[in-house]
Amino acid sequence: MDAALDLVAKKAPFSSLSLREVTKRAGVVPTAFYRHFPDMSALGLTLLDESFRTLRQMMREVRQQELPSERMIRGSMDTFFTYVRNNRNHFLFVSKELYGGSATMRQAIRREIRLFVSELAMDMSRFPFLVDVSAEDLQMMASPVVNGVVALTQEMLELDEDDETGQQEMLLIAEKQVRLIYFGVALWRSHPDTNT
Amino acid sequence: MDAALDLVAKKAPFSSLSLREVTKRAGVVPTAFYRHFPDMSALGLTLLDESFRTLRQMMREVRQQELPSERMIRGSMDTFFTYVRNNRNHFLFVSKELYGGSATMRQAIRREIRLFVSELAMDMSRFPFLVDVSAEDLQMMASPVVNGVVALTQEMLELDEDDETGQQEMLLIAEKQVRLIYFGVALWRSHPDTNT
DNA sequence: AGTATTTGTGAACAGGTGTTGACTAGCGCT
DNA sequence: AGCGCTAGTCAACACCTGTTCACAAATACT
Repeated sequence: MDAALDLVAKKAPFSSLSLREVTKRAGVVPTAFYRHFPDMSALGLTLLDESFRTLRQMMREVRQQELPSERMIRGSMDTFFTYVRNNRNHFLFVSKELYGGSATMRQAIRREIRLFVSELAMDMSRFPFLVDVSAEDLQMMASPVVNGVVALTQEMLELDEDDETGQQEMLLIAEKQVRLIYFGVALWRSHPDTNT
Repeated sequence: MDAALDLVAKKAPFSSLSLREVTKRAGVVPTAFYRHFPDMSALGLTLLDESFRTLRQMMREVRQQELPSERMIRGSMDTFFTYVRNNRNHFLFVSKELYGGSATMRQAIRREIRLFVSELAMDMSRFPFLVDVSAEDLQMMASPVVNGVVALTQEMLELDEDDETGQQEMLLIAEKQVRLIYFGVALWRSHPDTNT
């Protein structure tokens, strides 16, 4: 699995990765592959699972701290991005598979993203000034935030691994953009007549 | 080129496409490929150029109509998405290459996207209530809008080609999200002290 | 210590891959 | 009508691909 991630990180997307390449990188004969996975696509799905499982848990823990509204958003974003940095190769893999992978792979990733949107919407529903917004509208407000995070993640992965200043800049921009959306939400609330 | 687009649309990403596959699909012997392109990556770049060239021109024409502010945004989005629908295969290709392609390919696409952001920012600078916002801040306001459009494009491509209602729904949601951001911009303007 | 299960090895297969070189049909152009 | 160029063909090459099977080492378990 590490061999596959390495190859994806510094070469081609997973789909154009051969079984033999992976086994060679792992220092093992090709046939040994079948002792672990029946298929390359099985390897892919396992890699995907590994990428998200611990992340989901971390995000849940952050959320359970029940911080005041704005701090929570900030905290979630921070833990998310440090997680991405610590698991760079996993997310390089995920990023390339989001649109370039097999159908089942793409579905799986998009399900994961939709999950984030839902959970963010739930968090937002506890904000004092959003208590009586419909679930549908909350979902619609949460998704651009998550969109932004996804886009930012992919742009950060495009950066060099140790370009600290570049990454910091990006985080600042991201924060501003999120705040922009929250401003929009606030105004949306105060002028509900224009939202038809 | 049509053969390559076909294969990308209904099968694997471009990177995992073989020269022989493409020529077979084109009804031609493998060696004939070299009469047109020196390389598979050359094919890719040509495909990319073809995807964006006419689009750029169309967008420029829409913009030159000099419509009142909000109408222009709406008009741009409409022409963009109908263009995407009419060139579905091209954008399936672009979508998969954005993160899954070669380094040069990715750079090229991201340059194209940044161009859209800049032009949108320029348009926004003519809005009456945004005349004295810094160019930097305009850029920062335009990018989430473009982000949203890119994300929406990719989600629409995930839909079935003839799922009219689904696509209409998505456009409605997109419009709401864009309006949300514009609300945010307005409020941003009225509370400049919190934007440090 | 001895068995059973897991993990890795080696050789071999049929088929797909990019690229070469010399050769030919089709076309535009004068 | 005939020259010249473009686009296509054919055969061949060395190599990489996924997958099979029977066999050996290593590890876990009692």
